[in-house]
Amino acid sequence: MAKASPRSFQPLSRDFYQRPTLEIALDLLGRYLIVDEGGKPVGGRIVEVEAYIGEDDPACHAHLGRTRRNEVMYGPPGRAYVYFTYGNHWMLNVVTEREGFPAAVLIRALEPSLGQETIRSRRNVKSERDLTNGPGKLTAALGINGHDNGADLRSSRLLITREIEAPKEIGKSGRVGVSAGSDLPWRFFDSASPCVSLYRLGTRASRRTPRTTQNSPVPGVPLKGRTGRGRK
DNA sequence: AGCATGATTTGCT
DNA sequence: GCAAATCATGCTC
Repeated sequence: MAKASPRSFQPLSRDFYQRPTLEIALDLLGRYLIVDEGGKPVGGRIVEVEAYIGEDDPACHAHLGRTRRNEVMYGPPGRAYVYFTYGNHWMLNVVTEREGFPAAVLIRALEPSLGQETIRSRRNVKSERDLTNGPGKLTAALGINGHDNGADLRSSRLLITREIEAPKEIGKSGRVGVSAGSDLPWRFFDSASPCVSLYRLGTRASRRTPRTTQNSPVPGVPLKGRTGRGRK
């Protein structure tokens, strides 16, 4: 995965994105998310994603219908849905399914493989794994923000490659930060990657040695309450 | 290692 | 106002 120019990377076809969201989520693991920064590729291998599917999904931004904020999700597949949250974080999603049906895959973590000097200059952390192991971290590292909202992943500075280094084992769990007590297991990650996000995984998952073997890193622990600022 | 907090947008109540 | 698909920091044990 050492290529000189972003031009040498092939974008995924439009048909790739016009499929069931869960299928796409799994198929995105191991591919490379790349930002073309004036001819230089900055990005990395996708190792963690979450699916948000339709107005019936209570955790999906579209669950209460179309608004100015979420309208990109209602548009054609293969575009970036980028939104701002928690006061200072941008989240990158890939729009899926047919036009008119709001669904997307949130990119939650990368292995920072390209343009690491640029990434490091934007991230004030020491260890490599902390550079892009969270949805807000990776947008900061890659310089992705609201200007990229609606960008076509086939004809803008943003790209996801056909090239894939598929994970050997895919872990599944409930989605992070989704407050419903019984959330759908729509978070997927490369079990062997050290760069999977560890945010709020409770007391059992150590930040130094992420759970790399089996499925859910949070077995039986409801992902409830306590999102955002700690209340009380 | 665990918990609280500040950053301060968007959209619903 | 409040909660949300969050993160870095700082305090406490």
